[in-house]
Amino acid sequence: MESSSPASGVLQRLRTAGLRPTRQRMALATLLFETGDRHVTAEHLHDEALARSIPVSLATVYNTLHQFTTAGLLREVVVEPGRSYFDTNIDDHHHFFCESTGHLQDIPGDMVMVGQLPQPPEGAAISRVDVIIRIRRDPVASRSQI
Amino acid sequence: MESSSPASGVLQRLRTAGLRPTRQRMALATLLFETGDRHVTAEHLHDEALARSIPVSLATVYNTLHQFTTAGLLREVVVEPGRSYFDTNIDDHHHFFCESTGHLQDIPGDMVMVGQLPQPPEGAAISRVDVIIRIRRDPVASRSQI
DNA sequence: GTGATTGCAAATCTTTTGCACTAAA
DNA sequence: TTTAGTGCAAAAGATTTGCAATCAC
Repeated sequence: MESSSPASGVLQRLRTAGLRPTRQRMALATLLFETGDRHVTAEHLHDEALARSIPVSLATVYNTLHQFTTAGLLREVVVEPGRSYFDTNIDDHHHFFCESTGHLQDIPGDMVMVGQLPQPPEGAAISRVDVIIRIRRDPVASRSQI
Repeated sequence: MESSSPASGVLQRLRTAGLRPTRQRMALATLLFETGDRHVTAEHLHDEALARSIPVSLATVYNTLHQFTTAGLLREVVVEPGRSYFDTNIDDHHHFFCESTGHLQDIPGDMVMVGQLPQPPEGAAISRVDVIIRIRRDPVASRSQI
């Protein structure tokens, strides 16, 4: 999906989204999109930026994540009280959420069949259907990584 | 489902859950369970208690909601960052969540068919499947209440 | 009595905001 | 230039915690 140079892909992505490609946005977008699908919290992304010597404030990370979400580059996923995850996968899909580890994992949209959706209340339109399969480490069966 | 006297039903419920029936727990449980299914936030329940002249601190409301949840009397529903809802319906069911109004509405479990669940990752067991149908007021179709 | 529970206030944690400063176009 | 974007520090919420006072048993 990326064009030849990674940086140019990011630049393109921001331009297309109508976002001015500033240093911070370029750097954060590169972190977010250079690898495959990711689920990050604001704090996680901020730490990662600092670790790579990208000077950016936590406030800017929050602002940027929301701008990206509004622009359709990211999707916000709410599974735990008091913490938001941002998902770089914006395709139709669902999630495993491990309650033991806080880990989120994508489930391709076509792996979950939600049939027979009830009709939304009068005057409302469906904006999205989220399926969250909450899992936990089985203490008996295994102690493998999730 | 309640036995003859409302109060005795609540008392029974707390006893069965292994929770000492204190004034505050009895009062909150009565507010929660005397009517049909409810979705409350801690703050909402606190306000309601104060409005009925039930002296209870917000901290105790939080503690009590979590104790009830742990005891299986309530279910916590996370749909928005930064706010938890507690649902008095503990049966298998799902939710409509109106992004315009913040309103939550139950969907009976059998109204949503989730087929072909993907297998959870190695060493993990499914603890729950949440389906959240996010809706919003359709600005064109209607301006009726949801 | 004795241990569980409560209230209060302070602490914590995530997220947002105001505003002077800086950078992109 | 001109306007959008950024950093910082402070504010705002929601939730939690510590501890002395209180209540159920």
